[in-house]
Amino acid sequence: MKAHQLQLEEAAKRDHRRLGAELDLFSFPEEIGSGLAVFHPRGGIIRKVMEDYSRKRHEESGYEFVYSPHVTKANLFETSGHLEWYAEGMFPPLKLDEELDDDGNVKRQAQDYYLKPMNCPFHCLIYKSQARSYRDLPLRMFEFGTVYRYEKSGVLHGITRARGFTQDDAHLYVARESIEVELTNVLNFVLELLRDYGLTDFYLELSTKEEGNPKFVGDDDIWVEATQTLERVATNSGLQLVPDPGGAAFYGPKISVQAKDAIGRTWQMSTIQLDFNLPERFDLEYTAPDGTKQRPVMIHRALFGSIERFFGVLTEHYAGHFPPWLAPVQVVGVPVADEFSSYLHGIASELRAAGVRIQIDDSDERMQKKIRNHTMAKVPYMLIAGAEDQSQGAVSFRFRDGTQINGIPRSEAVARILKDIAEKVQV
RNA sequence: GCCGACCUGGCGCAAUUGGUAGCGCAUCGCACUUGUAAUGCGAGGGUUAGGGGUUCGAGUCCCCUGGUCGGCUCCA
Repeated sequence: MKAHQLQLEEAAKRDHRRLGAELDLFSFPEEIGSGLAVFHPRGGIIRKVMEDYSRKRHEESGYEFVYSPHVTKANLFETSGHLEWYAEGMFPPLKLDEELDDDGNVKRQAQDYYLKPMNCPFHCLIYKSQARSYRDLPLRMFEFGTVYRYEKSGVLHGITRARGFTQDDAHLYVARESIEVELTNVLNFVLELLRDYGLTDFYLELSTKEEGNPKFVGDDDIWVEATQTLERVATNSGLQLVPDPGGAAFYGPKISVQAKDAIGRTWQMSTIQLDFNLPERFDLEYTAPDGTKQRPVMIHRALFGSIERFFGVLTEHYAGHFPPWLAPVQVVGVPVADEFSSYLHGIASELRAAGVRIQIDDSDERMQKKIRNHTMAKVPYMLIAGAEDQSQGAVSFRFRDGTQINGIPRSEAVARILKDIAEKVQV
């Protein structure tokens, strides 16, 4: 009971909505609309670093980058089936190019355009843009795709549940026989990347078909095969596997990665979803070695889910104390008095040249006040310099928890900071 | 979306039974030039989410719209 109370208090302190305002990361201006966020410079830099690193890793892992528009004619979502089973989750259509005659009757029917709630149909069109060979597979398309979903007002929750958000979305088109290899790679990739962002405690959930329910598409044999494959891959990962019978989408089974945060809460992070439906609907095929036309299987996967949501989860996981590589301002230099400012600026330019986000607090506040301000801003390192440090060519560290190390030689200080950032460690 | 609560300067809060908005932080200016969580003084900034109504008079009462929060349901 008391523990529960403490847990709630801790959660409230970490609430990303609160920290988002306190740390000036993002906001939801009423003028824009419910569930639609803007990222401020400090949140923007964190997001950029997150995205940059993700892009780099995707590039290294054989993904190709694609881009698709935010709006499309209804036709595309009719083909994909989204308008049939997902329409209430979509923003209502924009009616374009309607023409009326003099009597006000419709002369030319309006064309409906929708904001996209998903990226997959676009990627399928890219797949279809040319004849595909088995040699093209697996084809891995990645996009930071911004989508819009008309979430019910009561479910909106800061940046973790919004109406506009950006998925780190990838679709892999694979031959049926290479599903296992590809899934293994994807799962490893996902886990590795999540660990880089600081989440380390995972378990997996396997969502499977509900027996006897006719809504599921695809032959039984491919379901059985795919489900067994997913299970094998999941088991081989060595992580705990929790069954979720009946939890599969109608178009395929999935594995989801559940991560525990710093205070033990579980968040569903990445999903790896097999899809037998869209390849069918878009009539996707490739030419096999024997010359026959074959249908690829699609793997949907997002490892952040959405960047915004992941951002929110990390904010709460770290309680706003982002590790140096993600922190908006990584280092603040605080001179004991004005005369030591230029000395710190010298160190700053050295760090800045190495890509470090450092500021020198030259304001005329008192030193204690500066320390207070930057502590509350959760800056990972404060470098303080006064007469003693300057005369020794050194600098003093102050960390977020209040601990300090004085008289660190300048070169050592620089090296330490660069190393921490490069290794993505928390301090 | 449903049920309930709430919405006062950038942020956090005050305003007796309805009587014409205050404080702290932040901001700006001046002075202070300081060894590890808040230097002092001064100034500017709100007509109380938006609209309508009741009233001699509304931040305080009623209605509508928007937004927020909690719960339900759902989800990335």
